[in-house]
Amino acid sequence: MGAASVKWRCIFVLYYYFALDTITIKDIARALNLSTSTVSRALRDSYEINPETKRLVIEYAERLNYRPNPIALSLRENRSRVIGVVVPQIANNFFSQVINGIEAIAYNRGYHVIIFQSHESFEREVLTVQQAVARKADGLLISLSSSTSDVTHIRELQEKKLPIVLFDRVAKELDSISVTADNFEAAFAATEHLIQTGRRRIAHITIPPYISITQERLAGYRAALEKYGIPYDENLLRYAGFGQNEVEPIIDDLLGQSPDAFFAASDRLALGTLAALKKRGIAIPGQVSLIGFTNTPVADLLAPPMSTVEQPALEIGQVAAEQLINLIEGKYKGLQPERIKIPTRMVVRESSVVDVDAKSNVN
Amino acid sequence: MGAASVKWRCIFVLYYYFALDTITIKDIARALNLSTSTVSRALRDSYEINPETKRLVIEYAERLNYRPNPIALSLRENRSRVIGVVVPQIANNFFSQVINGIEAIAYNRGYHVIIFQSHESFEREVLTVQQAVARKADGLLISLSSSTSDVTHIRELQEKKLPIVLFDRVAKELDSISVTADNFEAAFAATEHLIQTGRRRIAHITIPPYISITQERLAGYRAALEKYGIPYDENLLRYAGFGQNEVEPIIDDLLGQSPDAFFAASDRLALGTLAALKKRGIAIPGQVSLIGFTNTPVADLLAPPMSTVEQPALEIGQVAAEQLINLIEGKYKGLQPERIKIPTRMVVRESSVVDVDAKSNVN
DNA sequence: AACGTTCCCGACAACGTTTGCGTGAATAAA
DNA sequence: TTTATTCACGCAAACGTTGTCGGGAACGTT
Repeated sequence: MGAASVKWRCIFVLYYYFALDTITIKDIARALNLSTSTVSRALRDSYEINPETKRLVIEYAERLNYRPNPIALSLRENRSRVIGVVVPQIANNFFSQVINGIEAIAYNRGYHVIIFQSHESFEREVLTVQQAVARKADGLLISLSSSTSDVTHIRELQEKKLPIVLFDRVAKELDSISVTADNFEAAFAATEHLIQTGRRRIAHITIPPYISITQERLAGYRAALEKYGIPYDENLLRYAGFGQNEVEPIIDDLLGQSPDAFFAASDRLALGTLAALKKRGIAIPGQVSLIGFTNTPVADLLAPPMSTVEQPALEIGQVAAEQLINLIEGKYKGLQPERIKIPTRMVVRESSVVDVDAKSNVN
Repeated sequence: MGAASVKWRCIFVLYYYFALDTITIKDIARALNLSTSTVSRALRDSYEINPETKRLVIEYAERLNYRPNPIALSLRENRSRVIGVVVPQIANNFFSQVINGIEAIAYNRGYHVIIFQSHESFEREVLTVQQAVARKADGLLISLSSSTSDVTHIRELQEKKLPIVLFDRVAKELDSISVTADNFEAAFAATEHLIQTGRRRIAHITIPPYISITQERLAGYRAALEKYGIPYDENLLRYAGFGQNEVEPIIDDLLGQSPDAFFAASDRLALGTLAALKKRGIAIPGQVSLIGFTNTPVADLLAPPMSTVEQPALEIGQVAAEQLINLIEGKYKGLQPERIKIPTRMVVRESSVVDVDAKSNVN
C-alpha cells in the first residue's frame, strides 16, 4: 500500500513537472545518439552535416513538434525579437488602431509586441520605458504622454543606440524617426473649411501644449486664420487635460466669447464638446459649427453627424513599425532620421454644413 | 592616417556594440574582486554575506543602475513573467478595454502582457496560440475567435497544465476558469425591457452561433419571450459575420418580417443596425425600438441616443487577469475551475423609449 | 591541543542554444 | 606508402543568473 502510494505520487509529480516540458535539442541528441551541436546544425541545414543525419534529426524534431526556445536564443543572441510599444492609453480608439497596425507588421517580420501604458503620466512613462529596456526589447515605439515636457529619459536611450521611433506625440527635441499624421495640413484644412462656410470666430479646444501635435495643429489653425485675414484671438483657444469633466466648464467659458465654430483637436474633445453643446441646447450647425480630429467610426451616426479630420491610425502604426524594424535590423546605417507625415482626410458632415441662408447671414 | 582611421573605426565599433550593454553581475564581481555567486547573494540580501560586502555590492550596483537580465532569469527559472492575451481584434472597444484591465492587474503583480490577434480566424488562432506557447508565456488569457468551433488546440495545452483563463468568448467544452459578462441576464433584461415597452416582434441580430456568448444571449432572449408568452419566431433571428457590409442586407431581410424592435448582440451590430435603419428612413423609436450590447462611450450622443446593455469590459479584464495569475502562481491547487459572471448594466435611452400613444397603438 | 561551529566566500553546474575549433576517418593526390 | 584534403561530427565556451556544495579562516569549547 505504502509503496504503491509513493509510486503513484512519483508518477504524478513527474507528470506535473514534465508535462509542459517542451522538447529541447538535447532530448533529440540523446534520442538519436548525437551531440547537441550536430542536432543544432542539422536543424539549421548546415552543409557540414550528413544528409542522412539531417533527415533523421529533422524527422524526429517534426514528429515531437520541436520548437527552439526563444528565451535561450534571446540570451545567446542578445536580442529578444520583441518590440515595446509605449502609449498613453490602450483603451483609446486611436491608439488601439495604431497598435493594430504595429502588430500586423511586427507579426509578419517575426517580432512580438509588448504593450506599455503611461496613463498620461510623466513618471509612469519614465518607469515604463525603463521596464521596456530592462525587458530587453529590441526597439521602442513611443507616443509621449501629455505631461511629458522633459525627454531626457528618451534621449539617454537614443544615445545608447537603442532603436526608437516616435509616433503621433513626438518631440522636436529628439533627433529620431517620427511618424505622425500631417497635423498642420489637417488643422489648416479644417479651419479653412470652417472659414469658407462663413465662420469667423472659430474656437480651438486642444490638448496640453507640451506635446508636438498640439503645436502643429495650432500652427495650422493660425495659418488658416492668417490666410483669410482673420485676427488670431487667444481668448478662443483653450487647453484641456484628460480629466473626466474638464470639457464642460471650458465650453461654458468659451461660449462667453461668442464663437460661431468649434475646432476640437482630438476625438475625446470633439465628443465632449458635442455633448456639452447639446446639453446646453445650442444648435449645430445652426448656431455653431463643429469639426473634430477623430478616429471614431461612428461620427456618421452622431446627432448631428460630425465633421472630422480622420487620422490614418492603422497606417501610422504600420509605417512606424516598419521604420523601427528597419532600424533594428540596421538598414539605415548613415541616413538622417526622417520625420514622416501621413496625409489625413477631411470628411465634412452636417455639423459644419451651414445652409446658404445662414451662411449669407453670417457673412 | 591608415592607423588612425582603423583606430577610430575600432572605437566606433566598440561603442556601437557595448554602449547598450547593460551591466551584469559579472561586471560587478570583476570590479569588486568577488565571485558572481557572492554578488548574486549580496543583491538578494542573503544571510551568508558579510554586511560590509553587501553594502559595497549594493552601492556599486545602484550606482551603475544594475538591472537583472530577465531573459537569463527566464531561462533559469523556466518562467517568463509574461502572460499572453489572445483576442480576435485589438481595435475593438470592448477588447481594448479588457486589455486595459488586464494590463493594470498584470503590471501590479509583476507580469507583462503580450498581445496576439486571431483576426476572427480559427487557423490564425491556432497558430497564434502556438506562438504564445513557444514564446514561453506563463499563462494565457483567451477570447475565442468567432470561427472557432473546435477547441482541441486549447484543450491540449490545458492537459499540459498550462494555465489558461477564458474570457468573454468562452467554450462550455473546456473545463477552465472563465470570466464573462452575465450574458443571459443581460439579454433577458434587454428583451424584457422591449416587451414591457410594448414590443412584440423583437428581431435579434447576433454573432456567429459557435461562440458561447451567442448562445447565452439567445437563451436570455428566448427566456424573456417565453416569460411573456410571446412565441419564438426564428425568422426574427439572424447571424451576422464580421464582414464589412454584412449588416445591411440582413436588416433588409429582417424588415420583411415586420419587426417592431431590434436587439443587437454586439456593439458593431448595434451601430450597423442603427446606420441601416436611419439610411432607410425608419423612425427610431417611432417605428422600431433598438437596443444594443455595447461598450461605446458615445451611445449617448447618437441619433437617437441608443439604449444599451453595458458590458463591464475593464472589470472582465481585471478579474480574468487576477484569476490567471493566481492559477500561474499555484494558488488553486485542488479547486474546481470557476465560471465567473460579471453583472451588466442596462441603460435605457431614447432608441427604445416608446411614448404612451405609440405604445397603446402598438398594443 | 584537538575538535566543532560559525561566518564568508568561491567553484561549478545548469537552463537551451549556437559556434569556433579540434579530430578521426575516409578519400584523393603525390 | 605517405601526405593532403574533405567529410561528419563532438567538445567546450558563451550568454546571465541562481543554487548546491565545499572549504578556508576565525572563533569557541572541551
